[in-house]
Amino acid sequence: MAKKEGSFHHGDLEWALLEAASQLLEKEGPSGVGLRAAARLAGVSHNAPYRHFRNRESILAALAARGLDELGDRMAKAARGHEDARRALVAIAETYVSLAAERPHLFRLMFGQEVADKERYPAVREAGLRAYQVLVDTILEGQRSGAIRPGSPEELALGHWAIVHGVASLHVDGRMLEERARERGGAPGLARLVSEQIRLGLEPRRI
Amino acid sequence: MAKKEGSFHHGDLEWALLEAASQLLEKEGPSGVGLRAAARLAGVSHNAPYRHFRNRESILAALAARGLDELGDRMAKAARGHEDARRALVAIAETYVSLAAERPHLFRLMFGQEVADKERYPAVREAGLRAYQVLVDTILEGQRSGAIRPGSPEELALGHWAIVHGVASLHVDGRMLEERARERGGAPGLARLVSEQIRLGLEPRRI
DNA sequence: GGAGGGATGTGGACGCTGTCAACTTCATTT
DNA sequence: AAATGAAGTTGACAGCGTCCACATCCCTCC
Repeated sequence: MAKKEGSFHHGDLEWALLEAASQLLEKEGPSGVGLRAAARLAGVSHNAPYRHFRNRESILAALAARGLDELGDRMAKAARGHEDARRALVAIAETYVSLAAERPHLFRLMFGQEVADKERYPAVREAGLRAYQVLVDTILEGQRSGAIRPGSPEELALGHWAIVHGVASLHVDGRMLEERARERGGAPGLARLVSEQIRLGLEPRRI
Repeated sequence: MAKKEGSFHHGDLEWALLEAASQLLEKEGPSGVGLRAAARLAGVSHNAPYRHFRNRESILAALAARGLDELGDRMAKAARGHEDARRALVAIAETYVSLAAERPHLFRLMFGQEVADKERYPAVREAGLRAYQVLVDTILEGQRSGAIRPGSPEELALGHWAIVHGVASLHVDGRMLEERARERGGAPGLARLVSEQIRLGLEPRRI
């Protein structure tokens, strides 16, 4: 009854293709992810992937969904490690930036426009919502315990995500800035600069 | 003596190719920018571009350099419009985010990894430095007039750029967030959320 | 238990792309 | 006026995504 995922001609070729595509993504970036290349890595003919993915964009979308799934998992795990909701939010942020730093290509794929109209891929959409929900839940719990101010949790979550995503993008795009940023401490240094800047910019006594 | 830029077989084909590539970039994204497609648009044979660009990456780099040039120009113009250095910085930030919002593909090209090792393209490097220098100069002037606190202008500029770039990336990547962010006011709404979040996060009286 | 039938994988083809090499055309220099 | 070298053309090759026709294998249903 339940779809037997393994054991056919190849035995879960879809998984093998995704694994191959993932390798390609890490090694050569999004432009290196191709149906033929993935098929070659998986040891099947150049047309086999079409039984599992409608087209090239579709396999990229699957990779993005996978990435968002992992992001959500990591965020949830990070959040569970802390009782204090605000600390949990910080842990979530670290997780987010870490993933972006470790796998910049994947990060770009998840949020970039390599795959246009992601909303049309339910897996991507749902994985994104799931990750987002981790934030909302954490904030809700913080509000319950009084650690986080009242207000629309959705809006608080969006604002929080926005900041975190900004910092993560910053790090991923760092090459252009990094030339100067590197010797100032890399990613943590950048984070320090940003927060410093925010602090200074918001101090009550200006000029 | 001076290189006559126009009038040959075609008359400044390099410019025409860049113009064509620019159109392609806006219309179809980075993956739509091809040497053959650009040649077709410019009305020359498929191999003519190789007299002006070493390879595909090279024309993408030229586009990125062009974009950074325009960014620098716009930033300088925005800065010149304000006497107060801090207002000038705000104007620069608005300019930056505006360009990102108007031409997201170009923005990605400038800072993304579509063209790897941008440092190897002097035009890109120099255009980037020039734009960065606008920031540094504005901050220097602000320090001279006392409007901006003392400290390494380079470091202040980097921190400022970092924040602005984060917000711009956020907007460009908005599709994933926009689903929720759109009805909350789009780009300005996002900016409001971010600044609100920062303000709340930094208020002296927390819990 | 044997015959479909649908899912899965193969092979070939087409037009697109980037890139190389050889050739032609033309402005400038001598 | 001849030579030189840059600018553009033509032809070719491999790789890509995608479509189509065919082969193969497992499951199901009579």
